[in-house]
Amino acid sequence: MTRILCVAEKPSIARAVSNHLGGGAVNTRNVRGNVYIKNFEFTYNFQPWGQCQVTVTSVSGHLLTNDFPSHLRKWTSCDPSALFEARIDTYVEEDKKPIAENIKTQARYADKLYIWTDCDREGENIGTEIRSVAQQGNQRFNNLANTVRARFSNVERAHIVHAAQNPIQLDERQSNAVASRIELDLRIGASFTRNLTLNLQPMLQQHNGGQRSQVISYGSCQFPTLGFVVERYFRVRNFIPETFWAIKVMHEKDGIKVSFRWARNHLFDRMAVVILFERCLTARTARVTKVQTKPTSKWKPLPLTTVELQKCGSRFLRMDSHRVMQIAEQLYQKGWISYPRTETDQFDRGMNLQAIIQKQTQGGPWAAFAQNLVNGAFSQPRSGHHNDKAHPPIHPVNFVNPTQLNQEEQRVHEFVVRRFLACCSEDAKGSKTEITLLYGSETFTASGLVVLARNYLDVYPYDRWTSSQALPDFREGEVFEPAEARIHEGQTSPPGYLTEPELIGLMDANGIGTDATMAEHISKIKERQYVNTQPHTRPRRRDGEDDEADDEEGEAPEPAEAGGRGRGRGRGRARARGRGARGGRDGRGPNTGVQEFVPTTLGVALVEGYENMGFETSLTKPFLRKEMEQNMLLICQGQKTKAEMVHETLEQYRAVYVHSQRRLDSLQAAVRKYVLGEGG
DNA sequence: GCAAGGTC
Repeated sequence: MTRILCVAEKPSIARAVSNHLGGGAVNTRNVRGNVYIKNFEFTYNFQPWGQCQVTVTSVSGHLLTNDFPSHLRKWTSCDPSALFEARIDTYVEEDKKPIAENIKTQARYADKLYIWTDCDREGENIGTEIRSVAQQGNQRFNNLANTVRARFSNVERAHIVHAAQNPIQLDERQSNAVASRIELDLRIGASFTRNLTLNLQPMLQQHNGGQRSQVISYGSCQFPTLGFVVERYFRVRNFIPETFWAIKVMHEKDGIKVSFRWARNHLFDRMAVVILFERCLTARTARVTKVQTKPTSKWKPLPLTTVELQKCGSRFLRMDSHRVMQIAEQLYQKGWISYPRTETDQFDRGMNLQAIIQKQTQGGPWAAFAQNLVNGAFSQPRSGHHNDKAHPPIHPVNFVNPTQLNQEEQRVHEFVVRRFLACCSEDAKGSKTEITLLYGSETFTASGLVVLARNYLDVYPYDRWTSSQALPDFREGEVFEPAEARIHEGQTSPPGYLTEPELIGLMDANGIGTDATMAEHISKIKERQYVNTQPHTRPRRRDGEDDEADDEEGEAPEPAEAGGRGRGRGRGRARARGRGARGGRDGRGPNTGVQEFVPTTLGVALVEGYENMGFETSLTKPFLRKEMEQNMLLICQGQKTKAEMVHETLEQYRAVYVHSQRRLDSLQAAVRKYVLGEGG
């Protein structure tokens, strides 16, 4: 009988694969030295090989570590720039040895190696790591034809069975792309970090009363992350308010007061506004040029990705991204939700969503809603534009009574369930009426919303969409003299400091970090004392106007607060105003529960120090990282080799290193100016 | 004492 060794990227996948393929006849063995890893044994009929003796096991992420030889580990052992060309050793770290030994042993008895790592770049690379360890146990695997991999992106039975019957090859290119990244991040990160720390530490040490200051690190992800925070900080600091003027028109009809918005919003030229306003007054009457009522809808949310979960965690659950991920990880480990690290915002058409909904009818505050979906209200989720081909969107997999969870778990779990049910519901439906006026030469509008069917909103209190005050019955062609028309003066208000959801959005948009690491980069720059966090307060609007920026990306209240407070325009702006009105007399708005980031003096000094060196491509901007991503893509497409990519990129960074070494004065001046407070 | 990426 052919003997197959299956190796997954993580224990949960090994368990799922053996459940689906092994049925009820799985023999489970512990692996000495690691409590998480298990070997599952059973027989299974693989199409190409017939009835097989199967062992399924797993690794736990990367199996191999890359680092400099021990004689270069001491920071003063060499010039940091030597790390650009130093030898790099690849080995199994002590804590991974039991896992590697297990694979070696199992490989000895195996004819075929079947890789079940995630189908993404890192997964391909981990696959080759597994293969290299298996080769040490059994030379048979030096013949690459004896290794195959499974293509799968979720752990539903049919999908796993299909993957088991249709093996493909490991993608060496993707693996090489990752190998390039690993080498570059190590060389560049280590050399720049040692250089920065060794050069700046003496200055900071003096400032800290002789205490050795913290490590000052450079990383291709952490520096751009810091850059975003500092950039916003300067935008806030350097903000100069501008005065603007607007025309406000109000009319009362049928006992209802209606404010009309000026089509031009506001202008920054007072005289121009005065002239336009005078034309209105001269005209004396306004004419209703259009009354239009049309159906409108508020779209249900997209299937949940990691980035979105983190953003929502900040906004709705009052948890920072790191905490949300910890909780999500626990829920995943306990089997309540699917894998929480995914970029995918589309469900596979073949996935049985109804079955998942059915499980949620067992209880919880959403049970009745879920039952209603099962009874026919189900609607196929929207599809976003992301698919990592490795994991489905985050969704509940089993029913758990919320009372079995701790407080934080409950909040995250409830969000995941409600989000999923919302995805499977109909959009909210409403009717929008817009009244357009011509007054002098100027156009004004008023709009009203009637929510006709809440649909998904009933299960998803994180979104708000409420009917506005009813509009009076205006008729097209109707002429009236507005009850009030005046010029309103306001000022533009500064942006706030960068909030966590905003920062995650920027990192996501610029390809900084992955779904699994973004939160870590944020904690890293906190740990390095480049930034601090403080509670975000909504900057109070100085103009009292609700214009321009839609509040769609803004914060929403806790679910408990949702509903019943809507006024005026329904969503977004009205909410912002309502909160602003209660907000600080000190010029700061009310606390929104979201954290915001303010750079420390050190953080500002690093960014400014490097900026002043005048690089073509800044180290504190996301471009270099983007370039690395681009190069990795080229490797995946076969248009570049790993050697070329690593060589080119190292040359580029070596030049940056040399230049920054020559311009160390710039960095030191910035540290003196900001950290040591010596002016400048 | 260093990076970023997996994962427990």
